[in-house]
Amino acid sequence: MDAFFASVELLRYPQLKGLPVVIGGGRRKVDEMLRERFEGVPLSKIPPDAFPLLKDYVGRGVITTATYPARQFGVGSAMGMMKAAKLAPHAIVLPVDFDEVRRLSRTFKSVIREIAPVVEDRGIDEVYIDFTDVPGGQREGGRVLARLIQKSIFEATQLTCSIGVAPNKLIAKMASEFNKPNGISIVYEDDVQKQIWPLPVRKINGIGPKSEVKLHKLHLHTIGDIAKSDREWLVDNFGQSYGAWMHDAAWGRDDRPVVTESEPVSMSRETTFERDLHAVRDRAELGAIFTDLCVRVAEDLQRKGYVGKTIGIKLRYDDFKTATRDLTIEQFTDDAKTIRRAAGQCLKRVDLSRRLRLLGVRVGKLAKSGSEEHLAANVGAVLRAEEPTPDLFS
DNA sequence: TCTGGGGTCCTGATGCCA
DNA sequence: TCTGTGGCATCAGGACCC
Repeated sequence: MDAFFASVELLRYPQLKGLPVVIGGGRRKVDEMLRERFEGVPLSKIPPDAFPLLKDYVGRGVITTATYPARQFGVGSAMGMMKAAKLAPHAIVLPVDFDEVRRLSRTFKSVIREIAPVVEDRGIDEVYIDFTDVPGGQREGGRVLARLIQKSIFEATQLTCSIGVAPNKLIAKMASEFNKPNGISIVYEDDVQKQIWPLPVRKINGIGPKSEVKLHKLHLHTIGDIAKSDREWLVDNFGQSYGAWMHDAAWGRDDRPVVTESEPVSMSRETTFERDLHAVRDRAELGAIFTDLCVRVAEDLQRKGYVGKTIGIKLRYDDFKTATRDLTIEQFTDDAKTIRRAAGQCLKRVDLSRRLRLLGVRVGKLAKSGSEEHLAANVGAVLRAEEPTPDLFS
C-alpha cells in the first residue's frame, strides 16, 4: 500500500502573519475580552494592535495552537494559559471558532475525497489517504498527486496543507512533519534508517510523554536506539503488545489499512469549572451543571441517531486526580432523564468530600437508534416506572 | 502557575459460569 | 462436594491523540 498523510494548517488571519498569536483559552473569556472593544466586528476586520494580549488573560484554559513566532517564546499546544502569559505576555489571544473550524474541516476532507476516495478521518485537521488505486497516483513517487491535493485545498479553503508520502501510515505521518507548513515529503522504504532513525522517540505516533520518560531512563533517545535494541528486552520492559509494536514502529513496519468507515464507541460531555466546587457547599450549582451535561449528551445522541447502554461519570479533583465510574443499564437509551438517573447512581460510588474542578458524563456501548441490536435489547425488557432516586447533587 | 474537551484503545482486577 | 481452570463481561484507570 502507498499512503498519504495530509494535515491542514488551520486558521490563518492574514493581518496577523508574522505576529505571535495563541488560539485557545476559555472561549467565553476570550470572547469577553474581544467584545469589550469589538462588538460584532468579524475577526478578519480587527487591526492587529487592537487584539487582547495574553498578559491580560485571567482564568483557566489551555492553548489550542500557536503561530510560529509565538512558539519562539516556548509556548505551544496544550500549555496552560497562565503559564503561557508568563512566557509570552505580549502575544495576541484569539478565541477558537469551532463552527468555522468544522466547516473548513468538512471542505478539506470532501476536496480530498473527490480526488482520492479512500480516506481515513483522523480528527479535525488530519486524514490518511490510500492512493494505491488512484490513476496517476504513482507519478514522481506521489508528488504530482500531492501537489494537486494541496492546490485544490487552497482553492477551496485558502488553507495550506502538509503532506507525507510513504509505504504506510506510520511513516507517512512522520514524513508530513518534515516540511511544515505547506510541504510535501516523500519517504521510501529504504530511507527509514537515514531519515527516521535519527529522530527523537517522541516522533512516533503512539509514544507519548510517559513512554518517552521511560525510554530515556533506559538510555533510548532516538528511534534508531529503539530499532537497534533487542525485541524481547523491549517486551520485558513495556509488555508484550506495546514492546513489540514499538520495535516494529522503529523499523518502519506498519500494516494497518486505511479505514474509511467507523462507528463511534462513546459520546461524552465534560466541563471544567471556573473555580473548584464542593459537593455539599456548591450543591445547587453542581446539580445544575450535572443535569445540563446529561441533557447535552442526550441531545448529541439524538442528533446523531445513537442510543447507549453504559452510562458513566468523570470527576477531576482539585489535585488533578481523576475518578470514573460507570453503570451498564438494561436498555439502550438517549433520554436525558434516564442518563441523569444512572449517572446519579454512579455518583454515589465516588468520594465527594473533596473539591472538584471538572465533571463529565459519558454514554458508551452505542448502537444505531432503531437498529436490530437496539430493538432486540429494549423490546420485551420489563418497563418499570422507576422513581428517580435522589443523589447528592439533586 | 498549572494543565480543555472530545475521543480511542489497552490493561489489570474481579466476579460469574461452565 | 470440592477444587481448579479458562473464558467472558464488567469496571476502573491510564496512555495517547487531535
